[in-house]
Amino acid sequence: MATTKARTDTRTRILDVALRLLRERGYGATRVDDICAAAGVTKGAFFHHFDSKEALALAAVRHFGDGAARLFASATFHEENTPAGRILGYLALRKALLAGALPDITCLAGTMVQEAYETHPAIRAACEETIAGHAETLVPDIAAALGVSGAEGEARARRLALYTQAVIQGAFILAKAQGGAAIAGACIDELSAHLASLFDTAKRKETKR
Amino acid sequence: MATTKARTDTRTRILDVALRLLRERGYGATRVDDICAAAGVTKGAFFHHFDSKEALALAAVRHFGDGAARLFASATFHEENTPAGRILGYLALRKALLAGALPDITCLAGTMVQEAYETHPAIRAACEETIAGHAETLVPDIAAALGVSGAEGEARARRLALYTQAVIQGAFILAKAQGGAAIAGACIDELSAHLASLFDTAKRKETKR
DNA sequence: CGAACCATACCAACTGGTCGGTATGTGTCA
DNA sequence: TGACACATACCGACCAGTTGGTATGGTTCG
Repeated sequence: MATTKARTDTRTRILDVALRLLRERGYGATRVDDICAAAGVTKGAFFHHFDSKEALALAAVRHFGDGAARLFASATFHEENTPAGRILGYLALRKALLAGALPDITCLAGTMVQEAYETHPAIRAACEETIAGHAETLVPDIAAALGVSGAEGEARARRLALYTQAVIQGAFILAKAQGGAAIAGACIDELSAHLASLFDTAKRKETKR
Repeated sequence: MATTKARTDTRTRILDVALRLLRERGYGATRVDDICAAAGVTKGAFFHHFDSKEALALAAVRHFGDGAARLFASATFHEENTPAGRILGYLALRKALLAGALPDITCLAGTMVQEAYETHPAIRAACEETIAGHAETLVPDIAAALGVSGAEGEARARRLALYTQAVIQGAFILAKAQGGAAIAGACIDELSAHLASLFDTAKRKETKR
C-alpha cells in the first residue's frame, strides 16, 4: 500500500498548503504555481491529483470542513451538562481559537464564497454546505436550551444557529479590516451575552410553568 | 466647464461600473478590460483616470462609501424621536434594502477586504475606514439608547455599533452562500430583537432610578 | 518463480491565451 | 497653440492547463 500512502500524502500536502494560501489571498490571487512551490510538488503532480484549479478549491473547502468538524466534534464543551452550557462552551472555544494569525483562524468557506458566489456555482454550493452543516450541529442544543420542540421550534433554533455563524463570519470580516482579531472576540462576547439572555428567559418561563 | 463635466462623467461611469463588477466578482476576477467594456470607454481612458487597477479599487471603495453615507444621511429614520427608535429604524431600512439582486445590496468593503487584507494594505485600510466610519454614525444614538455616557459608555456603544456591522456583513456572507437574501433578513430581525431588548433593559433601569 | 504487462504517481518543458500597463496619436476647446 | 481627454495599438509578464515522458510497484500467467 506504499503507493496509496504516497498518493494520500501528496494530495493532503497540496490541500493543506492550498488551504493556507486560499485563506491568505483568496481564490483569484492564489496561483497554482504558488501552491505547487509551497507544497514542493510539480505542476504535473498537481494536475494529476486535481482536474482544475476550481476542483482544488472545491476539495479545499471540503478539507477545511472536515478538519473543522473533527476539531469541534472532539472538543470538551460537549461535556457540559446543560444544552445552554454546551452552546456557550462552543462560543468560548470559538473565542479561544481567535489566537493566532488571521489566515489561520478565519473560515475558508466564508472567505471564498464572496469571490465565488456569482461565478463558480460549485464552490458556492460547497461553501454553503460547509457553513450550513456546521450550524446544523448546534441546532439540537439550541432548541433544548430554548425549551422549544417540534418543527417550528427546530426552525427557530436553526435560525439562531445560522445567526451565530453570521456573527462569526462578520466578526472575521471586521478582524480582517482592522488587521487584528480583537474585534472578533468582542463580537463573540456580545453574541454569548445575547444567547445567554435568551436561554435565561426560556429557563425562567420553564420554571414558572 | 464642459471638459470638467465630461471628465467627471467618465470617471463616475467607470466607478459605477467597477462598483457593480467588483461586487459581483471580487477584485481578482474583475478585469480592467471588463470594466472598460461595460463602461463604454477604452483602456486609454481608464488609465487616464486611474493610475492602476489598485487605485481604481481604492476609489471604488470610497465611491461606495460616499454613496452609502448619502443614502443613510438622507433616510427618514432620523426623524424618529427616540434614540432607540432611530437605531431600530436604521435596521429596518437595512432590511428593506435587502430587496434586489445580491451584487446590488452587499457591501463592497466587506467583499473586497477578504481578498485584499493580506496583499493590498491600502485597500484594506480604505475598507476599514468605510466600515468603521459607517458604524461611527450609529454610536451617539446607541449610547443614548443605552443611557450610557462618558468615554466608557461611548466605548460600549462603539462595540455595539461594530457588532451590528459584523452581523450585517456576516448576513451577506450567508446570503451569498445560500444564493438569496432571505437569511440576511432573519439575521437583521434577530439583531433588532437583541438591541431592542438591551434598550428596553436600559430604559427600565432609568425609570426605576 | 519470474517475465510480461499495466496502472499509478510524478516530472520538466512548453503553449496559447490573458491581462495589467504603456507609448503614441488625435480631436477639441479655451 | 497648448493642455486636456480620450483612442489605438501594442508589449511583456504571467498563468492555467497540456504533453510526452519516467519510475515504481502491483498483477497475471506460463
